[in-house]
Amino acid sequence: MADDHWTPPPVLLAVDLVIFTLRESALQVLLVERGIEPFKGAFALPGGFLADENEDVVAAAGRELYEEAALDAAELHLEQLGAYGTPGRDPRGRVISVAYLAIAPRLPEPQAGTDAARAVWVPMPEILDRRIRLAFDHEQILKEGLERARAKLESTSLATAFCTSPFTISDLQQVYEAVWGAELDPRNFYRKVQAIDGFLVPVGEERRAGRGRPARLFHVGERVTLWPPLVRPAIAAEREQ
Amino acid sequence: MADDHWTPPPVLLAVDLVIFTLRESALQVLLVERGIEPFKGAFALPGGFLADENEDVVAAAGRELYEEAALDAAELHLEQLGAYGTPGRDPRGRVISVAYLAIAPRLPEPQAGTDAARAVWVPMPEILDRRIRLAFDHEQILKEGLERARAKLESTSLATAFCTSPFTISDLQQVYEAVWGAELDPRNFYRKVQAIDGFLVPVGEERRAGRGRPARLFHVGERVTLWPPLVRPAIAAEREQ
DNA sequence: TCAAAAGTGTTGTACTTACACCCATGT
DNA sequence: ACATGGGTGTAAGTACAACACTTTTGA
Repeated sequence: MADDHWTPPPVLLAVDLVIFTLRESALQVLLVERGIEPFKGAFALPGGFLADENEDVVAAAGRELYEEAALDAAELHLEQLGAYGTPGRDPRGRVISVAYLAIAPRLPEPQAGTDAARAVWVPMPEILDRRIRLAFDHEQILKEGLERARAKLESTSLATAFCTSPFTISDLQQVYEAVWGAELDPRNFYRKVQAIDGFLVPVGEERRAGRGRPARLFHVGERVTLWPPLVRPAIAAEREQ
Repeated sequence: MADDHWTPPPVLLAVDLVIFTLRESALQVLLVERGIEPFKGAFALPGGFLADENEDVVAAAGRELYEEAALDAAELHLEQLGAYGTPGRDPRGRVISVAYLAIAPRLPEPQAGTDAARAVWVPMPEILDRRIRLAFDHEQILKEGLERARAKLESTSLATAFCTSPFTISDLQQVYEAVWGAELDPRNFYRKVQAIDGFLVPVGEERRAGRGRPARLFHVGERVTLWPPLVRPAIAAEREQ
């Protein structure tokens, strides 16, 4: 410490992305099959190294979002999850990864024939059932991303990031059910979300979807924090002991 | 990307610590007065660079905790807040800082005559009133640390990390009041925390503190997540719009 | 006319807030 | 005895899960 000539060891900085969307009523995450060692052939979160000395970390996340998934960061929810920097997590050297959580609405099939061709949407149930192994420490990052998304659905309007406006209340309910992995009573859900004022603003139109009564359409309101929170029923199991 | 000889730019990795404790019924944070440029003379969060290539990031946080505050990481709550890596945040170069939140119980005055001599406990109200300016982006990190602590008091047993066992329920209440910056009804608080089972376990002894009826003493129980959560009244203001 | 999805009413239970009240101690 | 802090009782108000029920559509 008293040595004036000591300099800190340089490390490599990477970003990793947990990108969630809703497809076929299931929560899906974007993964890329690795074409090179290490972990060649395994699936990994999209990501990459800082492009240059002057690139902001969140900008790098936005760039990778575009390069690997053909998604535009400006139109997505993007938030930091944290840093992952255990020595040995990347066999190539000392790599510190800053992980981001991104939420994308279901878009018109972006990834064919582009740079993002290697990217595939994988349903979370397949990963949670351990049918897919992830490279590096990406399983842990993904789990923490999932938990973050689950928690923020309770207390913020994050769920609307999965929807394209306008949307119906049952569209929104599908998001909650897919992310939480729990069934909700549509009648109670319907009233609960409408009671939170500033959360949903009615468009005044309706959407017919085949059979059944047409549903009212909504846009997202100004409110970002939900009160009272929508508490996930899964927690009920954890309540006792 | 197609250039096989491209290598990512190296960056410097630092850790910064938001260390909270309770002193004189106020939430206080440990700051160090900077002895060198940049920001010489200003206050900063304790922290420093990674010691060597093989040091784990959380280990670096533990080491700084010891070097700058004479605190033992093994006996403290320590959790990551996130990474702060905007270019220009440190005028000396490209520094990525991983911030940690530490909670310390009030200890027998550690920091006289040690390496940690430059460290001082500063009451949060003084900082929130802007009477103290912080170096780098440390004000933002500190704010996020405070918000994290406030939020985790609601849903976890984090408050007990501020207390030395055994403690009384009003000790615990003081923690909540100081961190939330809100007054609580002692009678309702008393029952609420006792109703959460597994949170507090009675020691069977009492503590006399001058006047008044002696208070029962408790240890922390096994439970880490609190149900139902203790909701901070400060939120009440945010409920409307 | 029937199934399906949207939307409304109601009821019992749980949790919270506010505050009256009693208890045990030091001065 | 009385002030002080610890601890208990209780009633009003609010939120919620469960589920019966009505409305509006397509087939």
